[in-house]
Amino acid sequence: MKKITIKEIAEMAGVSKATVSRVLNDSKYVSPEIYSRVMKVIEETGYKPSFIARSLVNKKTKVVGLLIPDISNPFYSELVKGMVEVANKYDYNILLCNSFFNQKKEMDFLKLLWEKEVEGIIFMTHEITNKHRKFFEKYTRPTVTVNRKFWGFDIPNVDIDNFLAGYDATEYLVKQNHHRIAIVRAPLSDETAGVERYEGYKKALEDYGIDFDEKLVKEGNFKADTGYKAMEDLLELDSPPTAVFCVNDEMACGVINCVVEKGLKVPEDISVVGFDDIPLASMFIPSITTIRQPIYDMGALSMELMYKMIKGEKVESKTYVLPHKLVVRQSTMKNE
Amino acid sequence: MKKITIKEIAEMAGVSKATVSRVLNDSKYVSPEIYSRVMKVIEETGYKPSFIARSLVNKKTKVVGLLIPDISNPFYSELVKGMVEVANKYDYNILLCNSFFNQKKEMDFLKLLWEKEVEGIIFMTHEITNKHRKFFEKYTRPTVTVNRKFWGFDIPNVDIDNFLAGYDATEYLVKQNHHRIAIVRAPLSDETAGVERYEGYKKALEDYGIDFDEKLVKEGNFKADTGYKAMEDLLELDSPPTAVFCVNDEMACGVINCVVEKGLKVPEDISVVGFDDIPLASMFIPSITTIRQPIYDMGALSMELMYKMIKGEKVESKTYVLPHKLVVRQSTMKNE
DNA sequence: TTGTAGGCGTTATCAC
DNA sequence: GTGATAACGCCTACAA
Repeated sequence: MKKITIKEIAEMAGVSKATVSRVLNDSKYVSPEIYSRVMKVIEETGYKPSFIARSLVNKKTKVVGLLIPDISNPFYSELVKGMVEVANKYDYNILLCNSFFNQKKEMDFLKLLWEKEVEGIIFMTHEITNKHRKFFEKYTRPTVTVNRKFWGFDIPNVDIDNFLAGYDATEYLVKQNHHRIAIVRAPLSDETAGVERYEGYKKALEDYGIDFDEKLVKEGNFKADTGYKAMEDLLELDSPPTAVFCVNDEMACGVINCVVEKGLKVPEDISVVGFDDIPLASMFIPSITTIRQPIYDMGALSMELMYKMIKGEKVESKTYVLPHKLVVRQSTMKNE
Repeated sequence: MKKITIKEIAEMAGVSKATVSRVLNDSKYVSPEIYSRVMKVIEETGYKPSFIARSLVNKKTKVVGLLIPDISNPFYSELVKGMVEVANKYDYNILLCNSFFNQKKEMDFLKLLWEKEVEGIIFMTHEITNKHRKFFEKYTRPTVTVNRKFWGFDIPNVDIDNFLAGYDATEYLVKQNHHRIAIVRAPLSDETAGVERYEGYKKALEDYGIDFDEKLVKEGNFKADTGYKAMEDLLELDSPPTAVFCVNDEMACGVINCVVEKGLKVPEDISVVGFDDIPLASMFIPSITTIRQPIYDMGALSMELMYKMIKGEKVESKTYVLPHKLVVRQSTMKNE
């Protein structure tokens, strides 16, 4: 079953291809009679113009490329949801690339997105490397990052104030009378969850005159089991913490699981604060006190920025900071 | 910065476009000297052939369309992960369409995917309607469904045996000595989670001589709060259930939350079984006994089938049944 | 208002 | 082996 083309429609309607094209594109210069005659044929045949051919002419694929590390991670999937909703609003589609945290794949995908001539790229990576820099020196189409500032490049970024968020979480625990507060952070290669939130944590301790203790700093990779492992270590300390701040909710789950399995209680024995406020956080027992990131909104905003850039509007290449919020639930309480 | 084309490369290398094209496509009919001369120019200029133009001539977009209800739902996002991994293996990309459970959007997306000339469509919908049927009567490119048999059409489907899974979950509870077993199922418009698993539940009761009690049947929409609500109702019964089977894990969470908030315990007072085995199920406290669906594998298989069909290989248009498995955890125990 | 013709960047089919 | 040249399906001056 050969695909119907504009030529056939033209012949069937007894007009030229140009006229059919005009009808298709709602040009004003077509008489009502011809318009309806052509429309009739189009509907009868179920003709659908080829996006490919169109793209070739007008350079608009109506597709934006999305590069993320892991679609099955609830943080990213919520982000993507915000993006697709906005993209749809503007009749854009998303070409999904999942890097699985693999740098080589990331670079391959970037090249691919370029070749496929997406109109722009929204990308998220664990760490920005020189390869990325090299790529984006040549790639001049609209680009937006989320959660990762691309220093030295003309690329807008959508994020929260991670330093302040880390500060807020810690300050809250301090005010709950906790003095030994541990942190489970990401690797330092992660600028936001490894460095900035961590710095906020340290600054809060400092501001409230609490000595920083390196033994209370653990590193995880965002997965629950690394939170669990971190907590195991912390509990073996001579003087274990009374509160733990985790830079994401899944690790907080792991921490709580560990505490409970050791026969202790959350929050009675140990308070736990998470980060992100993924759906899990409120469903968990105990529900988890956490820093809410407006994840959906971040996704939506990044796509709005992308669209503006595609339209040719100027957007500042700064970090667009969205508000975070401490959500107090059952996993924390005042320290006696 | 104008994009470089094959024509420029040809001129710079002092050959014809045809030759450049041959180099690009690894045709054997090019002399080594010319080959390297052309390659040099390509590398120096960073030239990337246009996928669009290519697609126009050879009809291969190397893209498959994916239509799902909600990317932020952990079940779907895991499924998608399986798909992208396989798609990547074959150098295919995924155009992501999120219908938000909206039928009109679904149909719009299907049309769009057709226009964008994706090489195939994998689609998931809550309910297959006549509009879908009408569409797929005309759409002849490869199509695969997941979790939804498209009766009467030549379309393969990937799924588990939902009837048996419902049976297994119920039978397990019966063997744990439970006699009043409630079910929180999906709406009956949902053939798998609303009907088949429910039928399995009923059959198990029947086989073990337990009277079916309509009061113990509740309906939810897969969200935790509907599970919570269902449990509230169940607890108000004169003779409440001692066990609850939920057709997904999130509703099971809601059920457990309700039980706990009413001052009862899981599993001591009430056993709860979920379905899917999303990551949450094992992290939850208590960890949730559930029916594991091989979600990732289902995604992977559906894309493998898609690829075969694209290649022109014949694939049976049957339901490809993957194995499910009861995973016993802490949310269930023997009834005294 | 409508038609003609050229072009978008490739690949494929011929000759040479 | 290599080079013209005609598609691929559509849009858009330019003419009429």
